[in-house]
Amino acid sequence: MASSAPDRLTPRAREIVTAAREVLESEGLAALTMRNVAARLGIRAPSLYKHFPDKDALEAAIISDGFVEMAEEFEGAGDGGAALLVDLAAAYRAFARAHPHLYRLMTDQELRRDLLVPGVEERAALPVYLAAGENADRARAAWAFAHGMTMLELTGRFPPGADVEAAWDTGLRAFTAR
Amino acid sequence: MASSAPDRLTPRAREIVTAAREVLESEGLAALTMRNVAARLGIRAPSLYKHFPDKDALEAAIISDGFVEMAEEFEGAGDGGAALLVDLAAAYRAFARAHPHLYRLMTDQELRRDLLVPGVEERAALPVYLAAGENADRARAAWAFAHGMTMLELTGRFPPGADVEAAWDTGLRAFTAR
DNA sequence: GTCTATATCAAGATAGAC
DNA sequence: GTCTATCTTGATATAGAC
Repeated sequence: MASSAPDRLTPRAREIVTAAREVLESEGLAALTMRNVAARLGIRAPSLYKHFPDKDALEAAIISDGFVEMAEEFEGAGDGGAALLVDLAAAYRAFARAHPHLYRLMTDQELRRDLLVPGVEERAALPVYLAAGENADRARAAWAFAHGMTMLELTGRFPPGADVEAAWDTGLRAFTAR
Repeated sequence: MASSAPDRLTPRAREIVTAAREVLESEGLAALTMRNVAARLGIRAPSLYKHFPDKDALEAAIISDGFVEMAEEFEGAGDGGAALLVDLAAAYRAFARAHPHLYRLMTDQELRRDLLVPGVEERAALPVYLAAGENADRARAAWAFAHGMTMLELTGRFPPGADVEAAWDTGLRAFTAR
């Protein structure tokens, strides 16, 4: 269930984050500019600075939302009991494919942790740790596999005829064999 | 041994690629601008366009070199016989750590294959395919793991205390267990 | 092979009025 | 909360002279 924590943003700041998210997802990271975000709201770029100190802060708000949404997907995976690594991998891949530009913003660069809503990154990581048998090394290795597959998929690095599903299956079988 | 194929570039173009590579490796991808490359050679940016049609072509020349160097590392790994996946993983990680900005240029974005020197990507991929028992799915899964680990390492995504070595070992063991 | 001059475009951000 | 006007910076690329 959506536990709906109180929003840390003012109503107008929330509208700005929503607009920024729309720009990002529909036009890509390069199009995520203060001008474009403002234009989507029918205002001018300088007005945004009354609500966010700079662009980094706005991006961090998008990323914090992304981690919460990813965590919710993880927490709803393998419904009923504890999620298995295969369930989380499916949820992870689905999230990345549904929001490719958001995924890259969240994972493919240095993370300004000092600007994030506290705890959101950890919340998204916890289900993976648990599914890996509370083995941090195994959780990190599995995460790396999923991240690598996702990025290679998103950037179109596999050859045209490649069976991406089979590569996912092969990797997951390796990580879940005992 | 370095079989030294004939250079496809004119001598001056080769100097430009060398300068560009130096800018990239020492200052990062954002600093890889036509102005900065020219400045390193003591000339002006417009002069570069007599040697390369545009920036994409210059980047592609850097990337082609990178694939050749990566292939050479792979071909020299596990010296003597055929390389094992663990050997290639070590070589892969070493390459990425020695040339982090080059690595990201090569792997972390869409690849302009139409601008590459033909065959260089395939040459770097072949040793991995062979080490994976000529199983393309296994080769791709192992590559994804290595790429994911590398990117998470380069972007500083693992928590401060994380034992990255152990995560590599855990993943490699998963892929090499039978 | 390199130059100057320039076109074109666009980014983040600030000052100060309303 | 938004505006206009502006600053500052910097990118790729072309034209045409030397």
